[in-house]
Amino acid sequence: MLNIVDEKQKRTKCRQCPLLKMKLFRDFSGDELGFIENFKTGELNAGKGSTILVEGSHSAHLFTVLTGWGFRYKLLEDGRRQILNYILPGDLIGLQGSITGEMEHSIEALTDLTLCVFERDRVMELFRKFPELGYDLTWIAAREECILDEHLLSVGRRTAIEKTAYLLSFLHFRASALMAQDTPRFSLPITQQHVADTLGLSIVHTNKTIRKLVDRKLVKWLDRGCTVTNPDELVELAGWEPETTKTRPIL
Amino acid sequence: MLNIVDEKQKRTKCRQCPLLKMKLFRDFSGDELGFIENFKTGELNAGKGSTILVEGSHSAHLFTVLTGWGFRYKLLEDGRRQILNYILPGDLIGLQGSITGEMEHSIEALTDLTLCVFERDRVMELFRKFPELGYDLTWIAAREECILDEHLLSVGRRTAIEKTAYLLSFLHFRASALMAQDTPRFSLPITQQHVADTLGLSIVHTNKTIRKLVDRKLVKWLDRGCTVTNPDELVELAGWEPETTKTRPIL
DNA sequence: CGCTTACTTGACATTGGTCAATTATGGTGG
DNA sequence: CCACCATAATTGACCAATGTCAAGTAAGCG
Repeated sequence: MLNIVDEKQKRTKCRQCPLLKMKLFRDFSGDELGFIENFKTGELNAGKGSTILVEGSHSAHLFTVLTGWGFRYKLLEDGRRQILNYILPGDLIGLQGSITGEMEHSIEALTDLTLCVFERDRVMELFRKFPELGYDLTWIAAREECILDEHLLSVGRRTAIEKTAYLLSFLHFRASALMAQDTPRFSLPITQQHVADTLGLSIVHTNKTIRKLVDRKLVKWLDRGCTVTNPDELVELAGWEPETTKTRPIL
Repeated sequence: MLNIVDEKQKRTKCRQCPLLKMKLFRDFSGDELGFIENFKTGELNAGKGSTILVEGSHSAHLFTVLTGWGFRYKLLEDGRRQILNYILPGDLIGLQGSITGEMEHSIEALTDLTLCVFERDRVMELFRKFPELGYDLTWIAAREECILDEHLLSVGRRTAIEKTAYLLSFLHFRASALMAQDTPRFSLPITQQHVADTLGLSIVHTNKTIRKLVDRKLVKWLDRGCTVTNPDELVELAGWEPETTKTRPIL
């Protein structure tokens, strides 16, 4: 399921990175792009459903998602699973592992995934040569923290219907920020089991809760995926405020 | 309740920082300490129960806790509260606010608190002049992320008794890492309401759950505070693994 | 065509929540 | 020192949200 592309010629050049063309991400100088291009040692293709990183393992790499969706999760010994966050194009993964050197969570592909691969060893070089990029890394980590804070609020204090509304609108807004303006409808590539494991609910109760949202015409659940039809009302129901940042860094 | 000390002479000098004497934190070069000392613009004393930062406000500062305990939390509109994490001596707060510029959570003092104050404006200067300190900031943010991941697992997937065992042992280990070796027993400065709001439980159920832990002689709850008497069994019950890092950065 | 995965649904069980009353305990003003 | 008050902890009775079990349907895939 995992396939590494090492040959320089086959790889996406950072200077032509399709993500950077989007207004969503900040502009980089030529020098910065040159460094990142050199910092990038390869590309990884992971098939849908494959596990990219495993809790407890050591990884010498950092990754940035180029295309596709995935999620981070932790397991308890008896198999109970908690999904921590979702990863979408532009997201950096593996930073947390820098601390203990050991991964504290696993990562799985929700769709086929393309990842840029970076060497962890050279991160310090990045901080030395390009302080702005170092600052970006801190920014990225702090943003992830904010998202986790909001998830914690949902899981801990929102009711089943509120937390479901929160999660679906959260994913909807994350995804739509990456879409062209005119994309009318798109489907979130998750199952109800993912929703359950993100929100700390059972799958049965998740199903019944989603059904209520469908009855209220806020979402549709078709073809093994979810389409959000009324994001604003969903946000309202959740008592949440979507992120408003214009541009963000990326590695 | 809040009181700022600006006069240079009254402040704790970073070179004599009592925290840095502990084996828990990494060594810094003279240059680094000089920079940090200059970066520090003052000290803030906050009385027990006072609110240091408020969700939605803008703060021009970062803080490091010198002495005392506090906690970060978020509120829903109707007052439901979720405690996100606890802050202890050596912890940095306010990094998250760098992103939107607006605080996404509030901070309250659990005990009287002394904080070192830094100017957020000068963070970029830190990254430029001392890349290692910049790296430390990323490290600190990534560590907070790991902790939040574990909290999310607790709140989402552990049972009431497991999550309570997790929280109390978590706080016990965090606190004991800051104590001298010989400190036999110390008390966590929290109420059962804090435990409830951290774990997403009601206060009544929290009380009954803590009572079970007391009956099993794993903790004591006296004088409005909790003493952990059997941390190992608590960790076992939670199905958790305490942090093992030897030294960490600090700002 | 038959298997597997995902989604549904109803009946019932249980964890954890709500309400309400009670008991410490420490602090404050007289 | 004492009466009074507020906060925190405790407990029992009852209730509601959510979990578990079980069975069934629908769609995708080799």
